Amino acid sequence: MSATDGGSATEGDARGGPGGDTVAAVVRQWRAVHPDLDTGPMEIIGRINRCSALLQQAEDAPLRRAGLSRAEFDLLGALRRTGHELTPGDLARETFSSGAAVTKRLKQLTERGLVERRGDTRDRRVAHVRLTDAGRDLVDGILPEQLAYESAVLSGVDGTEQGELAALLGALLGRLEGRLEALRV
Amino acid sequence: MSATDGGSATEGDARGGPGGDTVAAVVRQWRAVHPDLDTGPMEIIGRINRCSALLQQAEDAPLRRAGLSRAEFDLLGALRRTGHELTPGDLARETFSSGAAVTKRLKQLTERGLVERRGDTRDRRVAHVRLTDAGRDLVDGILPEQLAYESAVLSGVDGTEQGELAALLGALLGRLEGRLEALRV
DNA sequence: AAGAGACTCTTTACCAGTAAAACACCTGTT
DNA sequence: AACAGGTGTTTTACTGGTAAAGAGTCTCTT
Repeated sequence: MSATDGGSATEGDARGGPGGDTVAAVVRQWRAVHPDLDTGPMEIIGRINRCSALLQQAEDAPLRRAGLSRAEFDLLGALRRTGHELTPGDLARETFSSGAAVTKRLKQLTERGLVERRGDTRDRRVAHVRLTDAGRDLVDGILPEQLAYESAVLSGVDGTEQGELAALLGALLGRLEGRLEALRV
Repeated sequence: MSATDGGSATEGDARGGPGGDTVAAVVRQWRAVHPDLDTGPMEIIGRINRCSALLQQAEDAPLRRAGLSRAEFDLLGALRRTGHELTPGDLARETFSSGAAVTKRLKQLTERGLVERRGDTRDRRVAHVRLTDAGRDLVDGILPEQLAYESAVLSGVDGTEQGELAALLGALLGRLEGRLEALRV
């Protein structure tokens, strides 16, 4: 839910007592008003959106401590995990954001000495961006902390269920990514 | 994600060939760079965030056709599904957004004749907001369309799996909501 | 070799959101 | 009755995002 957005997608009133999350409460409300509608999709999509909002909010805490926004960390992370230089265009694709946003972030991260850029020798339109040592150290320092935090957040769900959840989400995501590439409205 | 938002949370490079989504590809990259880290949480959290971004983008299409943003629809929806007047503060809680954002949206929606406000007779600080007939008709017109669209988006996943997914997400969400209320960092 | 069109990146103008301050009002205490 | 402190809402100042236009460069065709 633009994240930063905000949560969203039809949320909760009834504080969803024990054994019910807020989405369940919202769905109940809708069904009371429109008993004829199939509210099935809400139970999945509403929950995904709400989980995403809460998880992002939780995840941002350790990042802020390091003075980074999530968007900045995503950009640095893309450079770190690919292991080689990327152009601004590559970074836009990797981080699913607009080119203009990448331009802005690069400016700030360059000023902070976390990334460096050099021009392409052949094609003077393109730039190549890479992590500085400080940038790499920062990412490597944050990542374990971040993963530990994520682990803690998920600790309420047992291991087997985590596996099932990852698998089901993977299947859904595969479909969604295929579909959107196909239907490209 | 914002997400809005923007998608986010460590996304994909390798175009995740057949049988792998982009998150799987990203996780593979991280493991190659940091073989020692437990990347398990990424496979859930990364997928939830990415699914959420894609779903929200998809869901916004039918809304835009009706001239509404998701945030505006959420606000109208909260009024519709509760069935009674709400104060701006209530609306902020229902839609998980700040009071200031609600103030702005209400201004626009009032100008468009979709909601009305009246002052409380006892406590002159508070306002009561309700849908106009036009507002109610708009929501009721959009909702079935929206649900049908969501249904179509999920159609790639079979019914049994949808049930499992909803249940697992419900469990996770319940935990997250409980936890955040408890840990309130 | 020259121009049309495509491509990469940046700039501009704008918009929606937030946090914090401001405002208006209520309530309990003295 | 008056004030201190709390609550509900709005205003202000700012941030970070996008879309669209702009600037610079390449490539293909003739």
